[in-house]
Amino acid sequence: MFIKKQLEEELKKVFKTLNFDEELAAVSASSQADYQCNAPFALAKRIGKSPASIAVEICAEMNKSSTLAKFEPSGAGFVNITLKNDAILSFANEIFSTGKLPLVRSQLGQTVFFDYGGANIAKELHIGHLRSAIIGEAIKRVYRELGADTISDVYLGDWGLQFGLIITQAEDEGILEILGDEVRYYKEITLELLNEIYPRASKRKNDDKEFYARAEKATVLLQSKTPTYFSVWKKIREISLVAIKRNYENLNCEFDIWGGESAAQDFIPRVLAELCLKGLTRTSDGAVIMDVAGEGEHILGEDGKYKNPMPPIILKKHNGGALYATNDVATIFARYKEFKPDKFVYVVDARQDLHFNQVFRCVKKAGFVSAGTQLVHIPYGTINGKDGKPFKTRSGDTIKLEDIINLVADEAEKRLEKAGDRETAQKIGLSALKFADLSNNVRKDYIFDIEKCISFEGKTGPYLLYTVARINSILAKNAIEQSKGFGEILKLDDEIRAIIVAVLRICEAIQNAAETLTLNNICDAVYVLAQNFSAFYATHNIQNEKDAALKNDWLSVCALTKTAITEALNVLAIDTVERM
RNA sequence: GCAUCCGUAGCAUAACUGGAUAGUGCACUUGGCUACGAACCAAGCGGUUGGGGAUUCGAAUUCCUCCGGAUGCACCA
Repeated sequence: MFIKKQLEEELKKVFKTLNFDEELAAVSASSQADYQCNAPFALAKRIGKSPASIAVEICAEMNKSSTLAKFEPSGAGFVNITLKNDAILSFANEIFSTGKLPLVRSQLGQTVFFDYGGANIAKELHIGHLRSAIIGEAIKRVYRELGADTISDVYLGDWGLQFGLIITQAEDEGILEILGDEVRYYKEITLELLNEIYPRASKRKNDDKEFYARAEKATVLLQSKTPTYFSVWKKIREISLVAIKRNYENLNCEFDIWGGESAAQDFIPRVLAELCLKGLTRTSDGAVIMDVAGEGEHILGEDGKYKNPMPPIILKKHNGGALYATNDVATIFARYKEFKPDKFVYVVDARQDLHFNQVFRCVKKAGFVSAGTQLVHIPYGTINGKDGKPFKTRSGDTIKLEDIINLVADEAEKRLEKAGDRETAQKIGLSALKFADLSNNVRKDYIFDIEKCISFEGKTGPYLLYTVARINSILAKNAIEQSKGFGEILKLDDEIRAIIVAVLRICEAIQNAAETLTLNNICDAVYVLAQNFSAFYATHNIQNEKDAALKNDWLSVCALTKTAITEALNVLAIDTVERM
């Protein structure tokens, strides 16, 4: 990234002397060279010369002054930019001196709040929770690497009707009883028990109206914090949280806040009062709503249909209950009060795009966040099965996250050098799972193919871990002579050059990820590096090299590759392993 | 019905946000372990980027229009 910036600075100076528009002094990665500049095409019209002749002019001028690269005109008006060996070597050696990827801390001073995870209390984590966790954690780490202060909140689904359902169902099944201001337990509440009760209750509410009504009533009692109901809720929450924390730990997800919908409750009355006071709300069919449509939106046509619909946000049910949207508005209110973030990032699936659009408009309009606060929703696509529908097991159930992790870990364990190392096996399995997920464009739905996930060949997480494990093995078998300048590369050949450029691309991909909020480019870049290393490995017999200086160079290439892959995977929250 | 997202080789996907010959993996075909780890490497096969039109030096990418898919549209979260 430094290099790209520096190139642009150099170009800018030359553009100034040539009297070209300085904004056009931009370079991008190229398949034909290291970088390219396409400014000649844009300049051609204004100047009245052919793009090709402008390219020639730029190159001639750049080659006089540039210390970084060689410039060559190409094609109809492209400028190909090839980095000089010195520039490449000094980039590589910077990594040796710091042991880290040289990233520009572009997010320094920014506070960014991340909301991802979204596990539901009393419900096992399942495949639907996978993407939010994987993507959210990775995006957060990108920002952290780039210098931002990050705050992450798992935002549990821990409030609302589901608890009314569970409590009512538990009462009906003789598990507990709420009598006046006393709760009697007849059975110990365990995770297993909750896992059984909830699906039953959830199914029952659809065709048992009487049950649904009682559950709703219980929910209202909980929401008004009736001590008995509140104490049952607390117990359920505590028990569930143990399993949820274990799951997220497995996924390398680190949350600063284990909050949830329940945490917003105390703010709801105040938020509603403020919105009402500001004259932003109105009543409709007994519900309290707020219009969030802008100019030209939500216009009622003659046919009774809305054009460019942006329906009002519903903040209060006819019976006075709060809703999903109310929670999110109040949560943002509370978070802003406490942390004053410059940016909120929500990693929630694409189906909730409209919901977040409404919520964000509401808090902006109400002034609950400052005008400059960015509110971003990353709407990721759903994980589908081969039939293109949300992934289910053969029996039609959603598959548990734990089961998936065990499945891939089992598969990895089979191939291990040393059998029985479960920890390593799980890391390998998870690398497959995560890398496959992150390699896809965040917003698209993608097909989850279990066969593909356990194949571990080609462009996969395990291939990357394998590359690192191999390097570990080489470095262990070959004594490194620090005195001969380990931690420096002196001579570049084509393979080594390709490796260092690949590392450069990784840095650029990470840098870019904060802006585009996509991660597949990082995956691609790491994979290219591993591929380039494998090619290097196949053509360089490191162990038997007689020239000590050359051998040391090559070992340095190994060390460099290891650092880059490990660091990049760390950003993606993927662990590497010592051996496999 | 309206709105949002999407359609790239047999399958799964990428393209740095409008750049050059559309990359990559799986599968398939060939070659490479008595050489530092073959979860690997080298090479090959496979494409009218859903159809049509427009914009310009240049389109998978922008716009329009069909076709096909997913999702969302008032008191569930």
